[in-house]
Amino acid sequence: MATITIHDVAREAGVSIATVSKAVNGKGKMRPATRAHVHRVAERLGFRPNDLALSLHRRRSYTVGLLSNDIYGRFALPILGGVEAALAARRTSVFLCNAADDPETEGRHLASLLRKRVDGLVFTARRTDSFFPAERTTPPIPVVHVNLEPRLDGPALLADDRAGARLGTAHLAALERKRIAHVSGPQGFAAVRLRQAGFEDALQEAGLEGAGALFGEWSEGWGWEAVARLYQDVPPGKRPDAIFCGSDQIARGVVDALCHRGLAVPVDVAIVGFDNWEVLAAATRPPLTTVDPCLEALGVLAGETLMSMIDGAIEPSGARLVPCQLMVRASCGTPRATA
Amino acid sequence: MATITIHDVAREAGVSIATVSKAVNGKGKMRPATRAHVHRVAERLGFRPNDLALSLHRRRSYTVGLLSNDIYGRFALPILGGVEAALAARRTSVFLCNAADDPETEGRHLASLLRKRVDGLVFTARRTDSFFPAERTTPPIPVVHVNLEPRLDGPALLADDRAGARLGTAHLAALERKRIAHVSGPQGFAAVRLRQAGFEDALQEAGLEGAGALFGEWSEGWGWEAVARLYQDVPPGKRPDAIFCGSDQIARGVVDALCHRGLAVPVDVAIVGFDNWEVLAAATRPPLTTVDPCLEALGVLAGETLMSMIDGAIEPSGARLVPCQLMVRASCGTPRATA
DNA sequence: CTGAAAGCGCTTACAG
DNA sequence: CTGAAAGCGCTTACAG
Repeated sequence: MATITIHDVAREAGVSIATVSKAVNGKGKMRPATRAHVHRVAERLGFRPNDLALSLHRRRSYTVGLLSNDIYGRFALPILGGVEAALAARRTSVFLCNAADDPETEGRHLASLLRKRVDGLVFTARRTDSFFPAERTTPPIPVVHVNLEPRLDGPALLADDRAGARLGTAHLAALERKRIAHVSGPQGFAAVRLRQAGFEDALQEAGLEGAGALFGEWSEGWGWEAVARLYQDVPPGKRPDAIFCGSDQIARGVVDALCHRGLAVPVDVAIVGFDNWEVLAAATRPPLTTVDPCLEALGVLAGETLMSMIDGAIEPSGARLVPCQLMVRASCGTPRATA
Repeated sequence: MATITIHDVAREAGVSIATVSKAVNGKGKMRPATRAHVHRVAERLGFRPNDLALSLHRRRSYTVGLLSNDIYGRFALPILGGVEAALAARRTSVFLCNAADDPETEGRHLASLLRKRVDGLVFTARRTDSFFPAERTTPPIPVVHVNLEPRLDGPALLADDRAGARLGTAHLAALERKRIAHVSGPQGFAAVRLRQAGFEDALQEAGLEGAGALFGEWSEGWGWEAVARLYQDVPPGKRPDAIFCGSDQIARGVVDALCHRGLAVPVDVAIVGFDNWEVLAAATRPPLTTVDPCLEALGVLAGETLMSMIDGAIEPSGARLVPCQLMVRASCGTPRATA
């Protein structure tokens, strides 16, 4: 049962392959009867045009490559979903490649994508400051980075961590919290440093002092531990009345620890997280108010940008920051006093 | 800057395209000097063979399609990762398609994959009992289902929910727990019914009665609520001393609620979850002992099975159950008495 | 209105 | 040892 080709249809319909091609694609002019007849035969035979041949001819594959060092990670995922949605809407398929932080795998994937003649490339990563060794030489096709600092020509869409952190912290200040602390992940991460900067921006704008900043891990355990450090041996008057957390995981650990110490959220301490990771944020007691980096929207934007570049548009290279949004739930309460 | 082809290399090297082809692919016999020379020219020109042409010739694309109604969901993901790993190891790329529960999108994707001449297909879904309308007609290429009941010819690899639940419940019985309850998700899910059956299998084998089974949602909130129902107005002697949960989310809600009521885990009540969803299970206090469906391994197995079918092996159609494993952490403690 | 021919970029017997 | 030719499955001017 060899797969059937345009020649089979032509023979069966008693016409030339050129006619079949035009009929099937609804192109050119021809007698309606001929067109209908060819259609019928093609249908009966189950003719399915070979896109490989088409692409070879067109020099365009309607396919793009997606390379990540952490495709299956929970943060790369919403991005990936957004990118895919944008591409699917433009009828183009995506080749998934997981580099897994191995330079050799990465190089192989990139070479393979280029040989498959993808129309464009998108790079994503677990961290914005990830490094892709394969990105030494600019590929001959459009490239866009998503939540990854660009090392190649082409635009890079990034969540605005700094502005997001400022937004979250300002929310706390607006609610009349006076002693706001910051608990975040490892300072080796660019995201941690940017969020810290945003935290300080907001403090300064509100004319507040800040009740300390602690850096540890991206985990609930660290949030729990940080609370101990923040409250142990600290006289009640000097304790934070709000904590801006660098991630929802940390925030959840913080909330649980606070509750464990008999402190009430948000009455005694207001909490803001970061990520809007639904499954954690919504399940926390009380549900977490948190900064949403809008990863999926970021992915959509990136996909659309890539498509327009493929269509010939010329997009400026370099980072492009996309705003975060504040997702308000219940961990901050309402203002203690109205100004 | 047109992309350079085999003809460019041939002209530049002063040989025929046939020679370039053989040289570049290390095939046939030829003077080492010629081969080296061609290699050098190809390298200098940055020649990158066009896989589209190659595939057209070979009638094999070294590409497979992956269709899911929930690619970016947290359960489809480990599976996807496993499949991709197995395929990458065989040098084949994967086309990602997200059907998003929309029959039309799904049909479009399937048609597109077939036209792209993928060598095989894998179907995955959010639920094992999902239905893909597009699966009415068997495609002319190998297909495998992963964690999805098969409606097409071809093997289906499924986590053995029933045996897994039995394993988890038996663990509780072996630890001398006598009044084991079950709290799970919506009974509309095949997985819920299978896990319930496994729960009962184990009870029967241990000669135990069972302390009730409650079905609700897949959420922490439901776990919390279920505890209220299980303990409210129930005389201490009739309360469960162990709970087998249908998911880690539920288990976490259960643990938190128990703690909130002043009950200690595992001393007063032992808990077993299902999923081994690391981020939840490890962060629970105490960390959750849970049934691991080994999704990634399932994906790997599926990928390998598909590849071997593509290579001509003939695999029996129908469901194939893959065992779950018990991940022991701290929520069950040690035996109260040694037999 | 329809078809013959050239071409997309490669590989593979088959000659020489 | 090397090259000319046919073929993979399609499309698109160009004739007729």
